[in-house]
Amino acid sequence: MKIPITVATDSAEPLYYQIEVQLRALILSGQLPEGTLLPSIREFAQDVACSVITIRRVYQDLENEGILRTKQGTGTFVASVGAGVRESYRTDAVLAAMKEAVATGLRVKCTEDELRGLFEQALKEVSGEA
Amino acid sequence: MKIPITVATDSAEPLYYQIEVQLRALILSGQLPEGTLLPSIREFAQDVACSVITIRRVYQDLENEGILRTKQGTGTFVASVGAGVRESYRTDAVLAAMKEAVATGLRVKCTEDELRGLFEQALKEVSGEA
DNA sequence: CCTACTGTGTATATCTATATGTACAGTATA
DNA sequence: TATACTGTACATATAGATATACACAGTAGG
Repeated sequence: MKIPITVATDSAEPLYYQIEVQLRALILSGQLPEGTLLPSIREFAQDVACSVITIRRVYQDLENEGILRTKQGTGTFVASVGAGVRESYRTDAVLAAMKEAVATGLRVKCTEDELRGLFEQALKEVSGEA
Repeated sequence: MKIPITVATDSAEPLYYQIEVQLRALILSGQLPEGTLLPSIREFAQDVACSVITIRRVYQDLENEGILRTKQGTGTFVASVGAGVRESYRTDAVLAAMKEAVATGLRVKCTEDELRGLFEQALKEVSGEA
């Protein structure tokens, strides 16, 4: 099982964090179905060209979040979470980021309509990149 | 000149960062007009109960951003920037945060309408807090 | 039951961010 | 020009984040 992850070694973002963000997204978007056996930490570490311990940290963090399940000697799997729970996991991060953006706007006295305009602009520009 | 800043010493946010965010917002929203003389670093440090050097860092960071102007022996002032430049300063941070939120959403395969819904929810919840 | 694979725990190196004290230098004005 | 205020430079302490090696422990299958 090869996981499509891309890391930028020159990025300011820490390695473990880049991996977490991408792996989390793969799981929450359903691209890695529940029960999927992930690569062993050693195999994954080979792929990313990093230490085993960095991968271990990723797996452990995501397990603490409840989206992975790990068993010593056997491997690490995508956890089974109810559809409702998964859906809220999926949107929680997005909603939090939205709130942050809105709060930033309110601090500099943006009106609601102004915020809507900025949101639409962001939507257009980010979609365009893809 | 007393600056209305509130810091949470127990917050995970670094002290200098809390001060920067609030001071920047006060300037960009026009609550501190161009030319305003800010408190001396020692006076301000007294207020916040922190080191002079922490305030110095804040002033220096905001000077590098171009919204403060500082002169040794005299003091630190709100810089004069053109209205257009100020307006973009004002919305740049908000737009960047919006893009971040949208990108987070796209990673977990949110549709555009779903993102709009989350934005409106964020707007409602954050406005409600105030 | 042994071998070859899983994950785990401990100890540690390294670097960066945060925050500070103190002595120095420029400026204004009484 | 002396004094009392501005900001500045330098050296440094501390804590936390990031990443690592290596020896240990559980599991499954030939």
